[in-house]
Amino acid sequence: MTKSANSSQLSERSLYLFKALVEHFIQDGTPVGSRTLSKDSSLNLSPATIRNVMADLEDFGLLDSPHTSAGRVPTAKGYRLFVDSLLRVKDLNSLEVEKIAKELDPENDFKSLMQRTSSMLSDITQLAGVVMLPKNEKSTLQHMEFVALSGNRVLVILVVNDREVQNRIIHTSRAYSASELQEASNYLNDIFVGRDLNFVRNNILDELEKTKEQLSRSMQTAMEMAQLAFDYEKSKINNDELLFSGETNLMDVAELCEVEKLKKLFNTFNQQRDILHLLEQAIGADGIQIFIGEESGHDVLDNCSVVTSPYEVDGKILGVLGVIGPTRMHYERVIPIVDVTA
Amino acid sequence: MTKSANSSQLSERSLYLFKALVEHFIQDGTPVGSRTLSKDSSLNLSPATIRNVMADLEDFGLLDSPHTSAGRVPTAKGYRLFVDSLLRVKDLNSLEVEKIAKELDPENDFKSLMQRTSSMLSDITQLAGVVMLPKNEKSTLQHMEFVALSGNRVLVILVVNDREVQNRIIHTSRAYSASELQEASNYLNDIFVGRDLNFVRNNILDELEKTKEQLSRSMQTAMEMAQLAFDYEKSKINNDELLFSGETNLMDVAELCEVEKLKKLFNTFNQQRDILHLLEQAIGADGIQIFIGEESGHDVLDNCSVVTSPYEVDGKILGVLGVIGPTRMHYERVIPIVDVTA
DNA sequence: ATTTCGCACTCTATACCAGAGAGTGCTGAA
DNA sequence: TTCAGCACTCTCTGGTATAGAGTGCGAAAT
Repeated sequence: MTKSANSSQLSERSLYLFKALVEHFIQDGTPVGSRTLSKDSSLNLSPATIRNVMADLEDFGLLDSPHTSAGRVPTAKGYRLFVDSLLRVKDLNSLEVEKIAKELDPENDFKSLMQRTSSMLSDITQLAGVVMLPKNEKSTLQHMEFVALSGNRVLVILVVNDREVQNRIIHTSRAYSASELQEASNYLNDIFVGRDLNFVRNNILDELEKTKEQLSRSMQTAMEMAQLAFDYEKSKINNDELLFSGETNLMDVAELCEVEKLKKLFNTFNQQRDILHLLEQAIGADGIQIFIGEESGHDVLDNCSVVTSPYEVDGKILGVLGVIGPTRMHYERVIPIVDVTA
Repeated sequence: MTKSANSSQLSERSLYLFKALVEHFIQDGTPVGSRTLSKDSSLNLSPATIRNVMADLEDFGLLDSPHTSAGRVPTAKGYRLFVDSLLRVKDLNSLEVEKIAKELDPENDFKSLMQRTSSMLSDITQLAGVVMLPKNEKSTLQHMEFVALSGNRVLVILVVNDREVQNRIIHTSRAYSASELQEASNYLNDIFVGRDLNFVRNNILDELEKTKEQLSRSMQTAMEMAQLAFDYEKSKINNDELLFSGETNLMDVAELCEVEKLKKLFNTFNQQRDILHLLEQAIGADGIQIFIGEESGHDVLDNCSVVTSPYEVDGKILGVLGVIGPTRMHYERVIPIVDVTA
């Protein structure tokens, strides 16, 4: 039972060799044969013995050979086993941690921070970095402001969540003076500051009803403003929820040297939808999550793995960040980096 | 003198054939031989005659043959001649013009308009679109506003040029109340609205001096705000002046099927500097400008041409837009599209 | 029972060669 | 000036031979 070839359990030694093989493959990218592994592993076994073991591993669905006379290559299942049980994640040395921390000092704009995060991830790992921006479902309005522009246009500025600024231009039925707008914003700020953006959106009409009787001119203005501003808001699809960087790093990866594959991959990045969907799966997990190859369900990611981790601010999970690279990436390096960054 | 082979002037017929050859090559992308051209052109000439003509054209540096027994291919100089003198630009039919116009109705945010422009260019031409954002040297301040955030932070919102909104977060020495900030912004708006942003930046200190005597508390606040805001502004490099889209279209181009070339090209796009430099050359020209191959001085653009045109709003040139594609693009189609879009 | 050796076998990659096809340049005739 | 003919060059394709890497299996060794 302990180490027989047709046991339902893999022997210690088999696993050791399997691990060695995967590591070797991650290094080289070439299928690894019995002779190589024999020399590579500290076990003193002849190639022939190794071959037997490899045959077992293949039966278990952990290995595969591209053709009869190439070495073996880990399957998706093999990678799964590898990252789940065999992988010893190296801790980053404090110097690296510090470097990451320094790079990410959150000086200002949220989006710019995310941008830098993504670009740093791709830089360090030499893979493609991706950061999902928080869905602004839980946005609380902090301040709103109207600025009169030329030609019956009014610039609406919304400050939400203590750092994010949204702005849009609305067209009004008539020109408003600066003081009118000032009054309107004062009024609206009084009512709505601190409320959820969705709440604001949904209650504007109600509020309008309620105050109809006592409708001063300024409130009328305010209401027209608010309605227009949030109608617009409703129709607006938040279309840049995903930030990529370092896509070009993927061009170096041998597995992706075909232009066709690359094109598909890049197009997928641009469409964002599929990737978004993938990352949404990861937002539930409470730590590092790894999608290997087709596991993700997207065939464009055939030879790719995605390592993700949700990140949080003040204990609330905001979004997901991670890297995308070939299945044979240096997990033991990438994983802690993604972790620390998150 | 009129049509002799070693004349210093190319004959009418030679040019006609040259044009036919370039057009054929733009279609196919394969070197075109004498037989093909003989059948293709309405002139009833035998391949042999055509060969003579082609030999002349080669002497003039307009054609080149990849090797002894391939057809001929236009050189950069050849393309130059082609686009400068031989090309008859097709007018777009009104339907297409309308489509472009519809696509670009300038409903709101300036940057988003630029984004859509770029993406539309790449869509229509099936090449990569690029739009240079206006350099904000000539920005006039239209409104400024301060919003108190938590923890001694103040959000500064600048509205410039009737549509553009900039925002940044500054750290102040103490917490300010909303009313203080309101006063401060009122004061600053009074002084600086309508002025050039550079002017504002440079005169804040002076202004501070001048009003020192009569320094009320609110003005003191205002000055601290303004100083911080514009100090920040100074240090900020405007780092996304270029908008790309449809880069993936370039992957379809046969000339760029090597991953290495693509990688270089994409990296150049990301770095932006070179492209920016290139586009700056084009901002001076008062119409369509075309860079062919190495003419641009950047060897990454070896097999590429760049078709650009400055665009203007209210008679002022703001920036440059254009497309990047293989040298053998359909100029007669691309040129009017870029033109109309601009 | 496990490990190892030896050997036949399979598959890939590389080089080499031959033939077809495309296109040229040149010469001499119309 | 045009064109037909012809020899020549170069690429591309397919076929073949060969070397190399690696496997699988049976038999021998431990």
